[in-house]
Amino acid sequence: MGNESIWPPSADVMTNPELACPISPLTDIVFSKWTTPILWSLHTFGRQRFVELERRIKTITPKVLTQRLRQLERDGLVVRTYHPEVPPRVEYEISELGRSLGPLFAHLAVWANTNLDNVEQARRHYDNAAPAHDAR
Amino acid sequence: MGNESIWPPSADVMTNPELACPISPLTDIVFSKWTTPILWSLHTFGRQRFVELERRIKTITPKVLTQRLRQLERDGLVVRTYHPEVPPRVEYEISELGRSLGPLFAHLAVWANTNLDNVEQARRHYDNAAPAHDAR
DNA sequence: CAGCATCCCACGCGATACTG
DNA sequence: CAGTATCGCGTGGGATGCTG
Repeated sequence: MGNESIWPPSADVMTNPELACPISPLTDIVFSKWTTPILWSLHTFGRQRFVELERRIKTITPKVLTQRLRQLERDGLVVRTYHPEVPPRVEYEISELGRSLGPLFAHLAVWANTNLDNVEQARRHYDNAAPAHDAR
Repeated sequence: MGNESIWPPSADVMTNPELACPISPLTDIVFSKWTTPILWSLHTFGRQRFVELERRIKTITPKVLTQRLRQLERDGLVVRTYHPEVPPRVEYEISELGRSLGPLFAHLAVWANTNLDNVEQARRHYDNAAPAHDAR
């Protein structure tokens, strides 16, 4: 099991600002708003039609769903299949690249399940004992 | 060993919409804009002053840096220490909770290093062979 | 059904200037 | 140094209405 020295980062990171924070690009790709529910749904429930995703995610509007699906398709995380029928039918499925996010999502889910409460608690503590940002 | 059935999700997820996508809350907490560079910097280089972070991240403005640091402090991911001196000195360090993101960030960095090229390639392929979204 | 077009609005960010 | 205050704007998202 190789792959050492991703953490902590190498000395290059110390000097080359371009190498700083290798994960920030992921923010726009997989952590834009609505993208994780979409990927999660496709990864969990498999190939789905547009309206299925729309109903599953519930509060999303079709416009935004289309936008995010286009982005995910462009980034190679989702595959769109158009069936020229009447009425038209379009199916979305997660790609191989998208599927490679699986372990990562599992990891994220574990962290969320174990630590989200702590975040909530920290927020409550901060909110009722910090009128200003003074450090007592 | 252990920790099974986070992936794939349980049957509850199928029926209870509230359980859908357990990782989407993380988007606002750790994947807001500028948060990953901040956490990365604090995790990598340890305790730092405000101006150190400002210089390290370079393109961030002090206003936004303050906003994100406040949010991270409120969420319990970062600890702020104020030293009443002249000139004033404030130090930020990652908290225990924030440090628990370490393995996650390493995981994310691995994925980024191995798959970011694929995303770039997919984008190029999409851009010059898809004038409209027809599915030939 | 699966969208696109349009209008509108709020928020987040950037730039600038100013304090304790 | 470590912020705060203010202004302005661009982008993303919501709502609505309309097509093939």
